[in-house]
Amino acid sequence: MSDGEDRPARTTVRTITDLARLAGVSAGTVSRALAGNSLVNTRTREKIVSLAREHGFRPNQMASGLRRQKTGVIGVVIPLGHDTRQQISDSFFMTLLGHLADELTHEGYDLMLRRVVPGDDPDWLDRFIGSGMIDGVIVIGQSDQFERIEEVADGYRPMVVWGNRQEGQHHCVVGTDNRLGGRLAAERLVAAGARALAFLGDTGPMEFAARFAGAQDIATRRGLPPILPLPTHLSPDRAGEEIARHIAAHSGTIDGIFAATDTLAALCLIELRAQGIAVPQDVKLVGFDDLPIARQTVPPLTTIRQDIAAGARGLVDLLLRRLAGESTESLVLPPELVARATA
Amino acid sequence: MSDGEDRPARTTVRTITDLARLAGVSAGTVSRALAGNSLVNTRTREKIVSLAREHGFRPNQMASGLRRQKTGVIGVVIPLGHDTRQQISDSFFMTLLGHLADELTHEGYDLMLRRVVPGDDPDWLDRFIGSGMIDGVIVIGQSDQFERIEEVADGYRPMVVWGNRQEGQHHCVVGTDNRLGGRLAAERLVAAGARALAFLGDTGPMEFAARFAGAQDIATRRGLPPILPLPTHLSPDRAGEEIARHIAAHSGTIDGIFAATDTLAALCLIELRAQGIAVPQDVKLVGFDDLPIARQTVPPLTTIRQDIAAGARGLVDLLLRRLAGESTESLVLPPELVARATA
DNA sequence: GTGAAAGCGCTAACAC
DNA sequence: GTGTTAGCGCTTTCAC
Repeated sequence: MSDGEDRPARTTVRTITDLARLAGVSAGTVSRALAGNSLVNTRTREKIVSLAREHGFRPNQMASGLRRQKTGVIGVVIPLGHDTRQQISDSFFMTLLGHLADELTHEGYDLMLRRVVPGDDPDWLDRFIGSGMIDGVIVIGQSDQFERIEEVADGYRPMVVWGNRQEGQHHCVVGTDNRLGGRLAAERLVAAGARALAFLGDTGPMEFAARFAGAQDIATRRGLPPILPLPTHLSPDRAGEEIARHIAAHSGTIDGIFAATDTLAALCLIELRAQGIAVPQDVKLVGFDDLPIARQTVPPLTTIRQDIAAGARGLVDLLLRRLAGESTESLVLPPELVARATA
Repeated sequence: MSDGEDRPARTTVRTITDLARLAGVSAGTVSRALAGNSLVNTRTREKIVSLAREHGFRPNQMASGLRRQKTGVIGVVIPLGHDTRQQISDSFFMTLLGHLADELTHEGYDLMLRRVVPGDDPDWLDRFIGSGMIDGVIVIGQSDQFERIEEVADGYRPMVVWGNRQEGQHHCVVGTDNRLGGRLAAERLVAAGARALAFLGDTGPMEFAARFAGAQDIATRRGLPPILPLPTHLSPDRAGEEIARHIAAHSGTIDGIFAATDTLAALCLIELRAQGIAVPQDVKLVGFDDLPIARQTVPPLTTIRQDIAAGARGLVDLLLRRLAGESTESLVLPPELVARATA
C-alpha cells in the first residue's frame, strides 16, 4: 500500500470490447455470455465469465439501458406540497421508503429518490418520468397533487401511488382506508368516554381529510357536536408551539383528541403534560400510524395502525405487474386499532 | 377528459431528432440550444425551447450520460453489516438520508439509493461504482466494512463516507468525534453522581466502539471500575428484550448507563420504568444522536448531539469537491452535550 | 455457436 | 451560427 502505483498490472478492462479482445472473441459473444441466456458454448462462456471476474469487469448500465430501453431503476418521488418545510425525514414516509428499498432491491431494481416541491416545479412528475432514467415510478403521498397525478396516469402506465383512494380515480393507488381509520379512532375515543372531540392536524392533504371525515362520521352518528379542527404544520418545531396554543385555548372544552399522526400525538402528549392535563383521565388521545414512537410515549399511545411493510409490498407488486403490462386495481389496506393507554 | 383519446393531436416528440425536424434545424443545434451555453442564434434558440416546452420534450438522460460520461446521479449506499435485521429505517440513517436528498437535489444531482448486505455480496461497493450509473458515491456508515472501503478508496476518488475517523486511513470520511462524544457522556454521568457505568449497545461497529472507548477514558481517568458492556441488537424488537434482561441482571450494581443511540436509550427508559427503577434518581442515563425522540421521552433524554444537517452538508460538499478533482481532508464534527432530565 | 454491423439518443469536434 | 459526423458501451438482428 505504500509504494505509489499499487493497481494490479493486468490490463484494465472497462468495456465489453476490452474483455472480448482478451478472450479472443467478439463483443457480441461476450454480451451473450454475460447475459447467460443465449446458447453460447459452455467453454467460451466459462472463460469469459472467469476473465470478467478476474478483472472486476461490470457492464455499463447506462449503455445497456440505452440499448434495451430499460434501466432497471424505479423512481421514488416524494412531493412536498402542503408543507414545504415538512422534512423528507418525516417518520412515516421514511419508514415506507426503507421498506420500498428492501422490496425493490429484492426484485433486482435500483431506487432513484427524488424530493420535489410541486409549487416550484409544476412539471415535477413528467420531468421525472421523461428523464429516461427510470422504468417506473412510485409516488409517495398525493400531497395536493391529486389532479396532476390523474392527468399523468392517463398517459403513463407504470406508476403507482401511495395515498388515499377516491371514488372513480384513474391512478393506481395503495393505501390505508383512512376514513375507516378515522372512524375507529373516534369510536375508541367515544367508547373511552369522550364527548367533545377535536382533530389535531392539517385537514388539507386528502389522507388527513379522510381521517377527519371518518371521525366526523362517528360524531354525527352518535349525535355529538361537530369535531373541532386544530390545524398544525407537520414540522415538529412549528407543530409544538401550535399545539401548545391549541391546548391552552381549548382545554376544558374538549375531552378527546384524534391526532392525524403519531408524531403529532406524541408532541400533544408532551404539551398536555406540560399544561397539567392528565391523559387519559382529563383528555383521551388517539394517534395514527403506529410508528415505533407510539410504544415509547408515556403513557403508551393508543393509535390506528397502518401496515407499512404490507403497503411497500403492495406498491412494488402492483408496479411490477403494471410494468409487465397487466392492468391493476388499487389496493386498500385495512387500518387496525392498537389499544394502549391514552384512550 | 371524458372522450377516449385525449392526448393532443401534436406529433409526439420523443427525441432530439424529432424536435430538430419540427424546428427545421439539425439535432446538433437543438442539443446546443437546449444546453443553452453555446452561441446559438437567439431566435433559433427561442423557437426550439418553446417547441420543446409545447411538446413536453425531455432529453433522455441515459443517452446524454453515456455520451458525456457522467450521469448527474450520486449513489448513496447503506451497508448493513453488523446486524442484517437492522432496518434501513434506522432513525439516524434515515434522517441523514433525508438531509442528503435535500442537499443533492439542491446541487442538481439525483440520488440513487442502495441498501446492501456485504455478507451476501462482498463486491457490493465495486459493483455500485462500476455500474456506470453514478458519478460518485456516499457510503452511510462503515459498518464492518472498513477494510473494503479502504481498498476501494485507493482507486476511486469520488467517494465520501459517513463514519468514524481512524488514524491514517485513506478514505475521506465525515462524522462526529465519537470518542469525544463518549467522554462527554461519561463525564455527564459521573457529574450527576454515577460511579458504576454501563454501555448499552453493540461495541462492534467502529462508531460505537469509539463511543465506548471515550467513556472508558473517563472511567479510567476518574479511577472508576471498567465500564460494563451490555450488548444489544439494533432492531427494536430484539433490543427490547435484551435490555430488559440486562436491567434485570444488573440493576442495583450499576447507576449510570450510556446508550449507544437515543433509540436504545428510549427503550431502556421504558424498561427501567417497567422494573420500577427511577431515572435519574436510581440510575442516570445518557443517549447519543439527539433524535427528535430524545425530546419526547419522559423524562426528556440527556444526550450527545450529532449535527446531522451539518454532516449531510459536509458529505455533499466534500464529494462535489472530489468530483471536481480536489483532494480533501476528512471532516470531524464536534459532538455536543444536550442536558435534559435523565442525567 | 459466433462475428459483423447497425443502432439506442445524445453531444462534441470539425467543417463551412 | 449551424450542419455533418463520429462515437459513448452495449445488445441484437442477420449472416454464415
